[in-house]
Amino acid sequence: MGRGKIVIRRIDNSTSRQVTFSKRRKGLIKKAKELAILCDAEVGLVIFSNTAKLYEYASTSMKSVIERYNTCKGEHQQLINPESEVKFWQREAEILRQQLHDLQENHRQLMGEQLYGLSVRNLQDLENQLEMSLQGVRMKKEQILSDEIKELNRKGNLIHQENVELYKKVYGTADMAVSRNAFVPLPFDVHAGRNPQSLIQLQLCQPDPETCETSGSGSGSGIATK
Amino acid sequence: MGRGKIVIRRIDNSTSRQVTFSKRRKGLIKKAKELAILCDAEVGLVIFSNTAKLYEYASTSMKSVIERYNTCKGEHQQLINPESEVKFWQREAEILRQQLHDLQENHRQLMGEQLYGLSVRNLQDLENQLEMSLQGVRMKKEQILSDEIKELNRKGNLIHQENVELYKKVYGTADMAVSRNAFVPLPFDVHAGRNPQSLIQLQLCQPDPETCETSGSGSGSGIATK
DNA sequence: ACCTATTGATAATT
DNA sequence: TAATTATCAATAGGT
Repeated sequence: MGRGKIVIRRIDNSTSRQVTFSKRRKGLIKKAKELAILCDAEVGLVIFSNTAKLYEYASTSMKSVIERYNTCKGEHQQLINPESEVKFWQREAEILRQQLHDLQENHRQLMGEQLYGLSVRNLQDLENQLEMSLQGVRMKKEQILSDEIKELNRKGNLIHQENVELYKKVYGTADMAVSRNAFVPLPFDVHAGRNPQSLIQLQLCQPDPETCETSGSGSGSGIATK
Repeated sequence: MGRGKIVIRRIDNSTSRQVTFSKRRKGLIKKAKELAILCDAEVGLVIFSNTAKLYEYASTSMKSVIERYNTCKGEHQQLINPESEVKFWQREAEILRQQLHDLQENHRQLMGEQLYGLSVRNLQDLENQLEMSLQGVRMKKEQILSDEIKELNRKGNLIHQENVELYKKVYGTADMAVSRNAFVPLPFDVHAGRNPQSLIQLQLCQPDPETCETSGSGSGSGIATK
């Protein structure tokens, strides 16, 4: 990823090495940050240059990371005497307790409880947040319903195709109009029903005619993509 | 650097988050290795997934890195066997961390995030909850606004009474028809004003500035407006 | 897990 | 040391 590819091997030229160190250190820390944020991870990164200079990054705090690391490893051989270690964990617990408390309060307010003491401004913010949440939830719900409908359509189409083929084999013609039992797809309009519930009902009975009519065309087109 | 650019923000969809975590963790560790080799640096990297799983890389050994880090930071490191008190607090912290994690998940859903994996039924429940919350918040807000307006009206009336009395003493008559500053309390109607803010503004400004210039700073005018 | 279009990181250069 | 830019590497989204 540069003007030319390089072999991963100690850079001899000290100046180049310094420059590369500077660039890559920055890039590495950036990526560590991104990983922590994107994936909700706790990350600790320690770098000593070959000149013994220390660089570090921690998504929370290095102390927290190291303590957690030691806990995970079941080793307590590093860092801090027991006394201060106890203090550390007490503080850690206190912080967590506080966070939990704050979040609970916030949570209750989001549940429409514990509104006493809030200013109009706070309430307005809360209202806006709830409206946004509601919008998100509704969109998600409708998306799921929409997906379900598409899937049902797809399956319906496949089955219809199959029927046409079978009909052809039995009667030697694809013209199913002569049959009393012919499947006659009704025109389907997604926007016809305002109520998603009714949409499902409609869909259960009605494969999309557009995709059905050309039996010869690719079956893959049945998959509706947006 | 992918099919599209992304915003660096916690990934909502837990599957995507896992996948991204896996990819980026690998990439990060690779780059950490390269930095250590290319630039002759000592690197230590600790990563906890949001499922509390530990991943690590150290160019030398994590112990060495942490010790060197502690030395650099001037931390005292006495190696004494762990006391049960430490374990107790660690467990305490772990429990709290778990609770916090669970609550956060719930909270995010109330915020309209992290909706991936919820069934239509769940989403419907969530929607209902949000609607109820919204109703509660709006009622509370309107109640506060109503109370404020009532209070302002009350104070306005008091001041008006005072003015009438003063006017009587000065002119020997209660007929203030000549005055342009009669206070007319507005009836509160939640649905009249579209914007609650403007409602407040209107009410707060009700005592006309002109009337204030000579008034002996009535107690009611203590309400600060910006 | 694999694929590939696209973005991002960076080696070389000024 | 800081830009610039041509190139390669990482990866987001899809299968």
